[in-house]
Amino acid sequence: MKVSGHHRITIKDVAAAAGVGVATVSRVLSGGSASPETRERVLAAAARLDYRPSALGRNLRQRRTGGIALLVPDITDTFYGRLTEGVLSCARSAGEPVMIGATGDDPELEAELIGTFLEQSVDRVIAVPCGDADTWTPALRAGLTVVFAHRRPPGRDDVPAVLSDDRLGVRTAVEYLAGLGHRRIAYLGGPGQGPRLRAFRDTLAALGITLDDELVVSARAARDSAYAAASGLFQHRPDLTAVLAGGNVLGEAAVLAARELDLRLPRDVSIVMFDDVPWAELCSPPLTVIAQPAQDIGYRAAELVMRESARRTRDTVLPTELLVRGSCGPRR
Amino acid sequence: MKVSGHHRITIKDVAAAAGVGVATVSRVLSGGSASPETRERVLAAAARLDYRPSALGRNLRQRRTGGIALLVPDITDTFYGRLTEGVLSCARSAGEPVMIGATGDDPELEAELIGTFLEQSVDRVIAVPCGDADTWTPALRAGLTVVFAHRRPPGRDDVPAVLSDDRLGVRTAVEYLAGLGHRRIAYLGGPGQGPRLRAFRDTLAALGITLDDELVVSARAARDSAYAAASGLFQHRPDLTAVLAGGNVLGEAAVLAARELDLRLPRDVSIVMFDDVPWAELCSPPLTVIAQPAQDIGYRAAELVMRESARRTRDTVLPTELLVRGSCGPRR
DNA sequence: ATGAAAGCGCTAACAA
DNA sequence: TTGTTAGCGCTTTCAT
Repeated sequence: MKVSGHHRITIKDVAAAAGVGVATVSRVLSGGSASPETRERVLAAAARLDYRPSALGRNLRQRRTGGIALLVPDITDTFYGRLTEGVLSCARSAGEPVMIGATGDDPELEAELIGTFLEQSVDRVIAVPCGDADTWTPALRAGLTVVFAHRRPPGRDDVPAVLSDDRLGVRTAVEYLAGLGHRRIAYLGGPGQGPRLRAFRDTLAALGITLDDELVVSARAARDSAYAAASGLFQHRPDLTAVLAGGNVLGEAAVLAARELDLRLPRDVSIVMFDDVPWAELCSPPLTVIAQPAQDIGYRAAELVMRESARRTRDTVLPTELLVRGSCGPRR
Repeated sequence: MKVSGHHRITIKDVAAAAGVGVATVSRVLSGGSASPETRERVLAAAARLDYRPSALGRNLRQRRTGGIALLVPDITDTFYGRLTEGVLSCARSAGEPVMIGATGDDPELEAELIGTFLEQSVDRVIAVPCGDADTWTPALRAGLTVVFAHRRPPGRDDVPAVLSDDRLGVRTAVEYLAGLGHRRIAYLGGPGQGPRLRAFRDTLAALGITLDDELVVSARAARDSAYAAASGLFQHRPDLTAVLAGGNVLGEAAVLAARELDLRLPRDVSIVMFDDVPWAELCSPPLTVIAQPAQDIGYRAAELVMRESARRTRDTVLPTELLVRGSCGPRR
């Protein structure tokens, strides 16, 4: 067999080898109509030459890149790692390549990355968004199919989202804590947690507990910011008896800060954390958590974005589950 | 300003608006020579029309996709999460898009993903490889620039790699353990850890400790496989007094298995884990680890793969560090 | 059922 | 310095 130096095999080569026109090769390879005999010849030639159609040519012709783009705040956070795994596994079964970007929960960076995607003519994106509704206008106007995962910018109801049931998750956790006798319950949140916060307030109200604004703090995405917020909370309000952490990074910070201040779990303070992670069981005491189906969120979002129907779909809300382990106890 | 319906602005539009030829626009936008006056006009027109060059056209013309492809075993593992973050941050500063794939440490899947990349005419890939040397032959023959990260397939010395200093890391850990009086030290490894294993054997030999083959076990990538291996090890050889875990998933499994069998740390068994993760401090006792610069590995690999000189470069070996915390004690 | 030919948006020769 | 032109590899009319 003759192997030429560094010449990429194109559809022309296959056409020549099979003694047909390029159009026929294209048709056969994309399942169009052709006589069985011709099809046979083309397939044989393609196989013999080890032909791989160039996505470049196809994409340019069709004015779109296949594949899907994924935007997450922080790939270092295992929650987003699992979400990403879900997207990848769905994309893989469809043979679609995945482009990834980390926004660091910075709207400007997000906008920039969207720009990169536009430049690449990506036409499908899954995003855990951090910018406001307007950030997404250019992408939408350019005709992108977008699906939000995990959260959505307020006011962008024209884009479908795959979410976990934050409302019920928060409510379950707070009711559990209240059932243990806690009244001064803090919420330690991160960026873009409007819905959870609202659920927190609403649940408190429903239970007849007055909201204490000082017990609601919000950190930026980074680990040190989370630690600072948690530590500040404990020091500023030593009277609190329970905290609900809005994510695994925040939960980790809370445990660390509590330990640093010699607060014992669950004697001095009870902690419930959003997101079940492997180390929650290794912690001592093991952490009580609200499990979220991170991987499923990613998988569903990918399914959705690959369907043509994506543009007009209702949100998908996935259930959460309270896993009671050892980090909560009765009010001291 | 007139905004046309859904027509993508092309270089032609800009050329017309500026009253110049398309080549001139191309030159100006890619920093070629042009009279200041012309340049001005072109830039103005481009800005006014909000022109974004299509990567599709450029890529086809240049027969290559910009951007870099990344292959990791498991994006759910925080080690690879951090490595990925390193790659992303370097790529971001160069404005390069990143394509990602998860191999699950399955050589077949790896080969398939390489195929996808080839189809996309990707020309740079960073990989934590799991296949053998031959898996990479097609990619190399196609002219891809590849850089290995974290490990390399035996026999593929023609591809540069960015590694952590496994040899010294293992040695430091084993010597530390031996210094504590341990003699029956187990190694709990994962896929592709040949060099670490060799270092383990060599260090034992240097210390005059006879290697006990039963104390060297190897798990597949998945968490349950790691747990099974760890649990089996403890049950099969209750006489072991220390274990070196070859990664955070394996370490987690070891801690879990030990706890399940009522082995106390560090009284009954000492554990050192490769890879420092946030939860290592939350564990009780806090885990003694060998820290690896995961993010740096990713960043360096990205730098390397973007340089033209990548093809002929020596390996980069980054230092590890033994962080002594509380999971190791004197031999019981 | 098949082939010829026209581009998709861009860059790089080559001319002027 | 600038414009004209020829493709990059593919899909898709439009004839045949």
